[in-house]
Amino acid sequence: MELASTLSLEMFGKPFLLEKRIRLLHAIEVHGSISKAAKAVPMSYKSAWEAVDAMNTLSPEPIVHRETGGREGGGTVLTAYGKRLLKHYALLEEEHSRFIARLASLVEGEEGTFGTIGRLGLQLSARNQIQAVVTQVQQEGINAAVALRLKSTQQLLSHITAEAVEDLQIETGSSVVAVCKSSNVFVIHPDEAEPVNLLEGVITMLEEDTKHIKLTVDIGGHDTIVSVVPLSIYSTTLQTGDKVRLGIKPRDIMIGR
Amino acid sequence: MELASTLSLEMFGKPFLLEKRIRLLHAIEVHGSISKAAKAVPMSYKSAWEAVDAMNTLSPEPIVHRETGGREGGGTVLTAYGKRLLKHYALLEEEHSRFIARLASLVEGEEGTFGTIGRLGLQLSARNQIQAVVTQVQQEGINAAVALRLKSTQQLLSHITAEAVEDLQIETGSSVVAVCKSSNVFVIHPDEAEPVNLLEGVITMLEEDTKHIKLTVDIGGHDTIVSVVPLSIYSTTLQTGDKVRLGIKPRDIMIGR
DNA sequence: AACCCCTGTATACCTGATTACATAACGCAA
DNA sequence: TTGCGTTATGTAATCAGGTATACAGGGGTT
Repeated sequence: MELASTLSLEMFGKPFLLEKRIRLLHAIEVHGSISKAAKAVPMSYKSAWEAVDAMNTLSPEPIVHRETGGREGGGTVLTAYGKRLLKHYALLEEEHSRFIARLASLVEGEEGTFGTIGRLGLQLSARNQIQAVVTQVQQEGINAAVALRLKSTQQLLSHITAEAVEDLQIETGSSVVAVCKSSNVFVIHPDEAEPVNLLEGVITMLEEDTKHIKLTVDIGGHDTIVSVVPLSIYSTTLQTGDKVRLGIKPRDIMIGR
Repeated sequence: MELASTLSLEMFGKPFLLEKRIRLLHAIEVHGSISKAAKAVPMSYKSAWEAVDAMNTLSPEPIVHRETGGREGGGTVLTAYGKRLLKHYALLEEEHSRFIARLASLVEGEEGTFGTIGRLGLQLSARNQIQAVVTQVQQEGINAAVALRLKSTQQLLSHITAEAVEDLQIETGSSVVAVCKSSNVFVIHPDEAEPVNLLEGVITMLEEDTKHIKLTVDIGGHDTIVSVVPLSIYSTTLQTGDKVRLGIKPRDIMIGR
């Protein structure tokens, strides 16, 4: 039993971006004309032209620029807006297919009676969700230690249950997301000894209320970490642009994928 | 710009459960005959019959039981298997539409250029994901305190950033999911004073390795919590069936929806 | 001016899906 | 035996989308 799903955008109740139209736009980008693109998809020129026209008129801004006549008889090219639209659709599509794959894993196997659905696909309050690659997995009875490498090449260690490692099929090389609450990220005083998970970065934003201070830290690789720490003698001296060292306990880092 | 998506199950490459067929099955459950159900959907009797027949033969076990002749001319009723199938489909559908709604919130507003997609829809390593209702939200500068009521009517307090409250649109009455790592759930000694978040329950499973002990605790309302604690004088005396008190620090509870 | 290759339209056709309609077969009740 | 309302089945009509085809228009190039 497989699972199928389609994703499409509509504009005013009318279909706007279907999977086939996306293929057509990509073909236009490559071939530079509607007629060649139509052959490549494949579909008839008429329906291709109608699809392009419909998209262009529905869109607030033209998606393609069309020209008639000339040496080559004219042609059709994507506008910058059109290219951007394609890129964004690809992102949506990727998220969607990831979700469908996840959902499908629930129905496979079981005949008619799907395994219990465990609230998959949560949107989390956690501020820190960082892409990482698993470099090592070490099972230690009930728990497991998972070593992660961030885009900035910095290392992180996460302790989760062995059960979770199995559930998420975490293996060396897996692309995962390290998740942790900002209140579990603490600032390490320069004199202090280094704990297990040490991340170095530069403060890009600083917010303060009567009890806490919120740091936004750029740790390289286009990743930022948010840390909320209680006011202290040290933390109040921090300023935007300062270099800081952040610590996170391995048991406070959970893993998502 | 709206977002549309369909969800369908296929059996051997052939469509098996489409949205329309689900509606048909529901109508059959209500009316007790294909012909009446077809009128209710609405669709022609022939296509309804063919759909039912296709589903029945594709399925490993009949979905409906059909009878011809008799006082009332016969009729069609769902089998227990069929009813189960409907229920499971509803679950899948619910997850799917939740996801689509979330995805849609990203494209709305922005014309063509969707906001950055922040890895929505994570599957988490956290063992504890419990349905809850928000009873109170209290903003305190950078942080916010969110009070939750579980299905078992027990209370939980969560501290997250005010930013997260806004992002997830958490308000009194919101249905959310409390998420926490099992290593952040600790067992409270009977003599100890009660901390903020206290949950009472009964141990249903117990697993032990050389360093840790994993408790699965039924806290009522069909919810279970998993706790992994270091071996200690107290924890080693615990047995399946024992009543225990569990504690979770508010800062260790994150919220998802 | 002739040529080329595309865009822009119109029209007829094909095909698959759905519906409408017609007709058995069925089996219990009156 | 007849009547009833349903399942079961076939056939023709209709509809929607896409395809095939044809052709006018455009504007640099030669």
